[in-house]
Amino acid sequence: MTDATAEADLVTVFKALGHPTRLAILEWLKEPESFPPQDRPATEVGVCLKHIQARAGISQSTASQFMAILQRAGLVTCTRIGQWSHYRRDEPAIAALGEAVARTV
Amino acid sequence: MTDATAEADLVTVFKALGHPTRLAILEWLKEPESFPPQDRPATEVGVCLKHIQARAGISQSTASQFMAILQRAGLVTCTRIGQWSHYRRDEPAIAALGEAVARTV
DNA sequence: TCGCTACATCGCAATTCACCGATGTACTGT
DNA sequence: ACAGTACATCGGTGAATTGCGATGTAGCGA
Repeated sequence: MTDATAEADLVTVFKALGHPTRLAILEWLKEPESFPPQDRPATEVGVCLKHIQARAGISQSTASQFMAILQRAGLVTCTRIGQWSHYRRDEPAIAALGEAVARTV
Repeated sequence: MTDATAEADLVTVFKALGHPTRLAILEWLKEPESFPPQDRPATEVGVCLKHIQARAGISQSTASQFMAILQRAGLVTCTRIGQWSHYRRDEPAIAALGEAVARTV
């Protein structure tokens, strides 16, 4: 079955979304401009980790691994510029996921 | 916000699907006729728990609580007839979920 | 009534997850 | 070179999940 890997990926995605804070972060990233200003505009490069951490009210280490989980699930991408890691939604991947959900689930 | 409950529900759904066996079960239930025959046809009343348990290769207690989790997430319904509990997909709820996923995620 | 089957629930060990502080790495301004 | 910031990763602790056998409940047939 070539679906075996696809199914495992789906499980990874569902696990990533099965946490209230991570789900909220993914929705927040729909409006990058709602975050505090940064040197590089969030609408272009993504939102700085510090801002996500601040809004979620979690520690820096937790924020970092939350974003790593979302990234491994293919829901966000990370753009490192200087000392900042910027995160934004991977819209093509999310759309593909929506298709996969509609197809298999 | 009325979204608060909706979001919590979404998390519950994602948690339920964030397990390979439970996700597989939900897909198996798309073809009830692929299960062994029962006194009442599976296409009408749903699939008997024993058949799900057998295909998944898990214990009876695990099968029972897996289905309870899927049921609490609103993904399946249970129809008890005599001594058998029949499970089938709650298609309207799943379709609504698909909408919610497309909207929020 | 008695024994059997199907199922739910309980109680428990093992594994995984959540979350944090501490530490390590890399970049920035002085 | 040095201090400070941003971030990733490590190590540990407590909470939740997994999965099972054992027990409880209800329907069914003899």
